[in-house]
This record gives sequence, C-alpha cells and structure tokens, in this order.
Amino acid sequence: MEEYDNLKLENQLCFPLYACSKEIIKKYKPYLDKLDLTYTQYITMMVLWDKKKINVKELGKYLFLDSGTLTPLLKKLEQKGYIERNRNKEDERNLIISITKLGIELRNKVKDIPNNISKCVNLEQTEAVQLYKLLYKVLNGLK
Amino acid sequence: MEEYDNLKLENQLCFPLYACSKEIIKKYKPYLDKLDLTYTQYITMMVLWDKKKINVKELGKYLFLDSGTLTPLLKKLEQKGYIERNRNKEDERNLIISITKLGIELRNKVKDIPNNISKCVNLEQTEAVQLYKLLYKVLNGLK
DNA sequence: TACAATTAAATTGTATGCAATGTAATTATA
DNA sequence: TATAATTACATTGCATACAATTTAATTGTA
Repeated sequence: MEEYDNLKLENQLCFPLYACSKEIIKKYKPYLDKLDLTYTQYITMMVLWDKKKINVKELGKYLFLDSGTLTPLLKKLEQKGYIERNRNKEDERNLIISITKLGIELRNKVKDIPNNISKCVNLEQTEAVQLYKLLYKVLNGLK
Repeated sequence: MEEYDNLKLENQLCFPLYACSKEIIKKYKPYLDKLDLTYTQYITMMVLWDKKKINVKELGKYLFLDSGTLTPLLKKLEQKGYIERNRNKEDERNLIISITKLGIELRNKVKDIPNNISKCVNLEQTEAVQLYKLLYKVLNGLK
C-alpha cells in the first residue's frame, strides 16, 4: 500500500455513491421532463402521496433537505397546483403542506417510472436488496 | 403489494443513494473547510494527484462532470494556485489542466481525511467492499 | 481546397443544496 | 409576567449540476 493510495479516486466509497446517485437521477429526467417535474419535486410528491399532510420540518427529515431547499421548491409545487401551503392555526410557525386533488392524480402519471428505472439498473433482485440494505445501514449509522 | 407501493419513498433504490451521498459529503465539510476546498474541488484534485496532467474532457469522464461544472471550478482551483490551465499547442481546443507544486503539497494536508470519514461510516470492512462493488456494478452497468 | 461536420470548452439559464442569518411565533424561566 | 431561549420557516449567498447553446479549432470530404 503506497502512502497516498487512500487518496485515489478509485479507492473512495463516497465517490461512487455521489456518481451513482447523479447518474441514476439523470435516467429519471426523460420521464420527469414530460411531467414538468424535477427529481427533488418528484421525491417530495412521494412523501405527500403517502402522508397527505405534513409540515416543512417533518418533510425535511424524510427527504434529508432543509428549508433553504424546500421553501422555493414547495412554492413551485404550489404554483403547479399539486400542493397547498397553509400556516397551522394552532402554531403559526408551522407551515402545513397538503396534497391537492391534482397532486393525487399526478400519481397515476408516474406509476411506470420505478419499473422503467429498474430496467436501467443492471442488478439482480438480490443485489438490489443488498445494496438497499447497505445504503440504509450507512444512512442510519452515520456519526 | 398495493397498487402504489413502488412509489413509496422507502421502496426506492435511488433515494438512499441520493441521501447517502449528500450526508457523507457533509461529513467531509469540516475537514475541507479548513483547507478552503469543496468536495467537488477535492475529488478533482484526487484525479490531478494521480494524473498530473489531463484535459477537461478526460477529467470530466473520471468525475462524471461536464464542462459547465468543471470550467468555473477549475478557474477557482487555478486562483488558489493548485492547478494551471493551458491550451494544448497541438490542438487548441483542448485545455490542459496540470497540477502545480502547491497542488502536490496539498496532498499532505488531506492525508487523514479518508480515515476520518471511514470512522463516520458504520460499516464492517467486508460490507464496505460489498457496497463499493455494487455501486460500481450499477455505475458501469447503467443503460 | 472550400466547406460541412465534428469536437472541446465556455457560456447561459434553471434548479438545487446548504450554511448562515433573519424574522416571527411560541415556550421556558427568572 | 417580562424577557430570554427556542423553534419553524424564509432569505441570502455561494457552489455546484446539467441541458442547451455558442464559439473556436480541427477534421472529413466533395
């Protein structure tokens, strides 16, 4: 082992994570472009399809994003009519994001995306599961 | 399996990739901040430490980045004195990036970063290797 | 050899992503 | 209860990312 081997790009763990993430997100683009959605908007809608109603703080926890990213993004989703933004009457600090009828309908238009993306990723089912588990182990174990 | 289960955030493979990548990059921040480097600048330097001289196109292939990202980034690294930017005399379209003495010396200052990051990531050595292999399998197999 | 096609960077425009700061509402406490 | 501390979101500033376009240099070809 040479002195600087651990500083080689091909010996990093973070780099393939970073590259992989970006390259797969690019694969979403043709599908999301048709719906005028970005990847970040898409995963935000995923949380909304599930939760229907959630405040920005909670949403940020699910998505690993902060208000600096979410505030403008949520305004855009509101403009498109997929969500509503309303202050919580009990605690005006909280902004409650709720999905609209149009937002719920959007789900039908993205139904096939996950399958199409799976086809791009050349992994056996067992490998995909393994990768998934390892990623969540890292994500939940970071210190 | 419900109709929309494949649209749940927790059933995506790309999302943990995306989140994991970002969260680990945040762990680099305190170390890189001290050196006034960003993560992207850091991995760019990794290629330069290895190759000494490379044009933008080639560099982009290694890093999965295009000239739109690299051009301003390389100008910043030039300002900091870590690289030089010179046109290839044989083919003026090519911009040759070469590492400077200061750039080579920088390597000594980042030597401990990989070890420090490894400590943040709660994986056994075998798991890390497994993750690494799966990531490169995805990266090289994307279609 | 003119000129079309290709190539490599640079530029432009849009959307993140995040640290740091600001603001307003709420909570804790002296 | 006045005010200090905390909290949630918004704003600002900087650095990516990347698609699309432009520019300049080179190559291919009629």
